[in-house]
Amino acid sequence: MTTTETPLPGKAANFIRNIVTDDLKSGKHKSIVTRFPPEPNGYLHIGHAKSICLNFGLARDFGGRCHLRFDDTNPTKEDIEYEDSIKENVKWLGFDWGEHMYYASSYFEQFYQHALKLIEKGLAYVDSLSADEMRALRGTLNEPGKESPYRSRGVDENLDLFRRMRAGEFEEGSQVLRLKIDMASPNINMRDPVIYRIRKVEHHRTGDAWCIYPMYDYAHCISDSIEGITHSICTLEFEDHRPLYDWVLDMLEAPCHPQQIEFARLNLSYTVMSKRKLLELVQEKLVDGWDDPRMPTLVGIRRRGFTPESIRAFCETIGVGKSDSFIDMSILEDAVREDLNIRAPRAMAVLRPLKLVIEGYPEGEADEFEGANHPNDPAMGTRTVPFSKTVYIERDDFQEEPAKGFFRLAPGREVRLRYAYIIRCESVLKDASGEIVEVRCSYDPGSRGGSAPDGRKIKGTIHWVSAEHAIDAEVRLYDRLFSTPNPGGKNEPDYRTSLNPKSIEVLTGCKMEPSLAASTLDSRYQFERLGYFCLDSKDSCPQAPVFNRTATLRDSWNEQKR
RNA sequence: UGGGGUGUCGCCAAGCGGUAAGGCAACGGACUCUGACUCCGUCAUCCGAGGUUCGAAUCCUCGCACCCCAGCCA
Repeated sequence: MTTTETPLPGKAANFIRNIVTDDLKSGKHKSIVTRFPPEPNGYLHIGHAKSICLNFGLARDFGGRCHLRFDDTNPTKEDIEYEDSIKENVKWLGFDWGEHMYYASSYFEQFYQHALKLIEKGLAYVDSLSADEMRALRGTLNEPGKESPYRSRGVDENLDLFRRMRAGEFEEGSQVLRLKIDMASPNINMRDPVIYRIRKVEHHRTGDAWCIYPMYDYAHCISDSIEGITHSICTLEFEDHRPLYDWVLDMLEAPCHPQQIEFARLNLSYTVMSKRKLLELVQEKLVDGWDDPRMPTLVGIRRRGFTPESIRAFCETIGVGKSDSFIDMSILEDAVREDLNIRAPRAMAVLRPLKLVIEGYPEGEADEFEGANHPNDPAMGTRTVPFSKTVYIERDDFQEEPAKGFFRLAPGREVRLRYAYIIRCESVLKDASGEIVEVRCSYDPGSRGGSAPDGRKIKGTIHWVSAEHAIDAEVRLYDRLFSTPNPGGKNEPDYRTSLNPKSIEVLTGCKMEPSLAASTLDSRYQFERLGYFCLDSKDSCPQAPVFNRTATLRDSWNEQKR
């Protein structure tokens, strides 16, 4: 058929891909260069993953390259601790910046020289107004600003002042370098923006070499230009900054003038994404740290058991656009399920054990069954599952008075123990309080392995674990961190009040089939009929395994009940 | 009331004047030793009102709604 219209079959089209495709086709660029420019002042979250996948994905798909650049222009907020985590996260997601690791702070001298040039051209001046005074003159959204009395300083005076700023002769806040653009501009970013401020603090990379630091608007475009970035992709709130981005590069007559393109940041329901709120959750101990499995941080999601593949798939399916969007958490959850369904071996684990004794089954005798590691993928092999007279089943799989539509175990009813036998409930034992503590069943010896000798249909199949062979484990069930779709949104004065009290449930004394003893930190399992689980990377140890539930299985029975 | 954006199915999202892709969800059905998976099938006339055109989600006009901007943060 045709042709070059869709250069990347299988990849969803989006407006940025279209721009890149056009630029390549028209010859504007012969290859592309993008960049992911985090500020090292916090941990990466799923929203950053969208940007990482976009930038690195573009480079990968179009045969270009993507730089990792730390936007470290504000030493008062940044820390090396974050850099390590960010690098680690990008790698974990499956991307590689190769040799292209950069720091805005490496360009400090160039920024400075460029500033000197702007001053010489009469395009920048040192302002001695205080922050408050400057704000007062900035005007409002509706009224133009007024020019600073220092705006007309001569070039030589500005040069001198700026050099002395660098030399540390002034106090923090006393002087600032501003661009001379237009105090009456309807775009507030163009009302003589500040491009340098004095900060007498150590920078984690440049130490005390500088006491003046460039602002984002000034540093970012020049950094992009220095690195030969072709497409500088950022989020919507920088749209208003684009005229400034272009202004600086135009005035500097930069040989390379990247195109800034803005896209809508990711919003995910039932969680929060702002660095401030995430930080508060950690500091106020509302969660267990940045890597709490309920957090939308990459370290949290990873500990929860999400795979990089699933995150990439998620980012691919949500698409890229310019309209403010709100992605439902279920889309993310669905992405892991889709991935783990294919690769996670199956196993049986009983979370809320109910003792089941098989009457007539020889005491002290053990048997073994073959269980498929994956029902649809024979290549994943089998494992042996030990069986004995007493097993544990899920409490949920037994109802003394079965609800309508319930087709698991109940008095007088037959059910299949997966891979083992068809059993029938004969009686139940209760404790003094009336709680069922044991179920007694008969079994059909002819159904060994699980299939009915007479071909009768057994509607229910339940999972189980042999009591004498079981290993004990702790299991942590996670649910959404917040109970409302948009925590802190309308009618919610504080997002904290929307925290979901049931976002974590810790179960101890869970019973696992013995093969699970071989789990390693990178193992993923589907506990049949329950969901996907993995060992907790922080708290699990061989003597006392701890499993995290990554996601539940879809459960139409549960939905039916609602 | 200034400026910059956005508005296509419940949630995302293609579409770029030629007669509304896809994903998720939902619903119906098949299959099933996981009420899972898989598989079939159903599911929009494009914020509103005018206009241009043989023909408009796509062009024009006028509205409406929502988001962002007044850090010496990014």
